[in-house]
Amino acid sequence: MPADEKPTASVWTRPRPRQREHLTREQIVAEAIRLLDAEGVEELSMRKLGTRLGTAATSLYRHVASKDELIELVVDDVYGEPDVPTAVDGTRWRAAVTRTATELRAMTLRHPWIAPELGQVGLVHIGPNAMRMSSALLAQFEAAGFPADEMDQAMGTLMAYVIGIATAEAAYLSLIARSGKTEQEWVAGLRPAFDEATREHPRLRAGSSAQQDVHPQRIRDDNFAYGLDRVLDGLTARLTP
Amino acid sequence: MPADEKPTASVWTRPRPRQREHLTREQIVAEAIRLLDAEGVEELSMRKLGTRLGTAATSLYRHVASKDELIELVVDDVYGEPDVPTAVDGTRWRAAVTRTATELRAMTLRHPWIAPELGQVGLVHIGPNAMRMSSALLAQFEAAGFPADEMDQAMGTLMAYVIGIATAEAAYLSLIARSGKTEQEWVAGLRPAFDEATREHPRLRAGSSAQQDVHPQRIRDDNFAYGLDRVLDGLTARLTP
DNA sequence: ACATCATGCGTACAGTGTTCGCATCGAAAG
DNA sequence: CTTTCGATGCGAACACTGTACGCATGATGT
Repeated sequence: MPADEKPTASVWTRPRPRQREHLTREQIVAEAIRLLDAEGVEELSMRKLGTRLGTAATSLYRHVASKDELIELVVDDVYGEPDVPTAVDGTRWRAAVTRTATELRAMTLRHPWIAPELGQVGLVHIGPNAMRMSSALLAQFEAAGFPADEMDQAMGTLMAYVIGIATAEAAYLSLIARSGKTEQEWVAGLRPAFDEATREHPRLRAGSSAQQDVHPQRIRDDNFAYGLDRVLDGLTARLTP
Repeated sequence: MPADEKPTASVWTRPRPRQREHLTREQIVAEAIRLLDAEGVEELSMRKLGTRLGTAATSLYRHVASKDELIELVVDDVYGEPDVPTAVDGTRWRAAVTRTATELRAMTLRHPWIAPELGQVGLVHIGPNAMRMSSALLAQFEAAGFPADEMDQAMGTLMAYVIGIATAEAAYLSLIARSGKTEQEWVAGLRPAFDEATREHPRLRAGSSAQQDVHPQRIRDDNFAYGLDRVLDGLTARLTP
């Protein structure tokens, strides 16, 4: 053995010369989204995320200031998914807004863990993707002919509806995902408890028992479309008095 | 010293004979709400709650199965706050629904930490107070004349709007509360960053800068009322074709 | 007087986000 | 080619968290 070999760290104990590319913020965000989609929000820990990326947990803090900031980045990244139609002519504004709302709902259902953060997007979180989306949506209301002092309120109304229904759906889907069953199985399994709980409130039972054999996903789609149409009806009435 | 005194625990070290009333689930829930209102959701820990009640943290588990269950109880307790008009005649249904929606929003703004849980109320959390509220609200839609197969959808639309806007407002108010400033101070302080962020999206700046001198709380009230009127317009249109 | 049972609580465990200081690297500078 | 230096990875540690377990103690029923 030559003497130039250090005694404290042999070739075998010493870790391999780093072949990994440097960790980047983009990799961390992308892997966090994958983990969140797969296991839900309460399974996201810095250590687990680090393991998935083949690094130590504390290494992440070189690229991200805190877990809260990571979540901010993750949320804005997801906001980059829907493509919002930009150029609109005034006649087709309703179709354009319907499409945007539908995309936003789909985005939330793909990533149900985002729902509780949704309300914060706007003044609290002002990431570039969220801003781009808001700006494009506002342009649709402008093209529709809303006066300048009403555009914001009209868009806010639409967004409140979308956030509200998507939040409710996402919470419901997250729960089902944790149970490991399909949506139909879960609904069927809950029915006895639901009937018991609604014994004193028969009104609440009427609507749901009528649709007992309809596919639950179909019901949710219909409900979303119904409410969206009502909201847009109410907004349209302001344009043509 | 008489020999009947135990050496391990003298009269002085031994805790006083318990004079406290027994802990009850109601006390725990009430104190949890007080703590949540005062310090926010991430400051609620079982140990802190126990200290406030003058007991050890683990004692709470005799009355509550887990922290999650405690939160379920807390949420339903808050749902008991708004009083929803029960008897309605068909002509005043709009006033009744407006009142209910306003009460629900006020409830959320009193307890902003409840917002992320709001979406779960319905199928996920089925506490007695939440059921009572839902049933009463549904009765208002029934009295309005909605057909049986549309009542649920109509109420869902209204609830989605209320949940959405209340969630957004609550997130915003929670953030301000944590900053320690008043709403007006906070808005003024954020303006430079907001202008910077909206440099590439001038549309987003137009609406907010027009109202720069209006009291922000007034703006929020107006926005809520505007959207609520639009939603109710859209729903009303289904009744009188 | 004794047995039974619900309740309070000290201890402990696995897990969290985050800080700190040290080791190691790639690239720039002499 | 050598030396320096800032950026990066990471092991150890800290203050916390929710909660399971077992023991002590109180009130209650016989």
